[in-house]
Amino acid sequence: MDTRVHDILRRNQLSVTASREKILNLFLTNTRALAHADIEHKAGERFDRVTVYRTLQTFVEKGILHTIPTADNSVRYALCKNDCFEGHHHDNHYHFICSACGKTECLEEFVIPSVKVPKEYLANNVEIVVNGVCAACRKK
Amino acid sequence: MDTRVHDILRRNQLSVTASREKILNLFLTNTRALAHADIEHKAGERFDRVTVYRTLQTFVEKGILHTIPTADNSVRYALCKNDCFEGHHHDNHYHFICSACGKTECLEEFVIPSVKVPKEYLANNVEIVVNGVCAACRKK
DNA sequence: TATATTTTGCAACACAGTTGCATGTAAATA
DNA sequence: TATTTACATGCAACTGTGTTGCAAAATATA
Repeated sequence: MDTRVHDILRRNQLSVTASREKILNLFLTNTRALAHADIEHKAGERFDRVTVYRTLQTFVEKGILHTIPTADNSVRYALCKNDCFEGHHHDNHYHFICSACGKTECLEEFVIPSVKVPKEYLANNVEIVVNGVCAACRKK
Repeated sequence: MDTRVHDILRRNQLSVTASREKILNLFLTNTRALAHADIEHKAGERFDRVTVYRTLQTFVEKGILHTIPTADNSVRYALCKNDCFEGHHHDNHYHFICSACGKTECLEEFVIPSVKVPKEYLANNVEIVVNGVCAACRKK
């Protein structure tokens, strides 16, 4: 298995186990975000549901992954490319979901626009999800 | 029951039934968005789960309600104040969720900022959810 | 290698959401 | 208003999702 996977786990004070290595490797070898079901039923592998839930939760807590909220009520996960500290994500980017192929991507090259909130309100975090059609699907 | 409720239902070619009247009335008398559970266990009323699901689904299809995606994976519903045609929502606003009291609001007074997508991509719809603390909770 | 700690996987459970179908209710027609 | 038709409701049953407790297994540490 990739030595990079091992490094990431150790850097986050996590024991290196087969499940964690395999799941983390899925994210390193996929550019698109993955849903829980994608991981559980990944070709060739079969993980226990509970292990997948706990592994994803651990990775989010450690700042290795972040979640992407979607309108259809299915949470997807993606690698944090920035430096996220434990429990304090600050991925400064928004997300794109292709309505044709379902691909979910982090748009890291664009800055989150500033949004206004009512007077006396405090805005901590802005989640933006763009729905549309990706380049590959438009050509079909 | 409010005549306004009756009018909205008739305008959308929906039969006027007790459940629809009561559920729609909840939205007219609440400024905040409601989750499925809020409706099912509403004080004094008790609706069948299936009826609530089907009613909410019908209202969304007719453009009476719209859904608000949230990071915690719980869908909330709010009244569409603009003219939404069937299956084609164009509420031009974003949403605010208070992390202290859970209140969910439509921020209709602000315009959605334009966001960029990669070349060749097509953006159809932009969902923005602002997480923070509302004025009432900040004073506590 | 032996021990302490953590992780895993199973079973069981709680809850969310869906479907089919028989019954009840609202709307349309005469 | 009475009757017919179409639609909405509620129940039962089911699937899927996510959680918890606990014993067994694997990992880290000395």
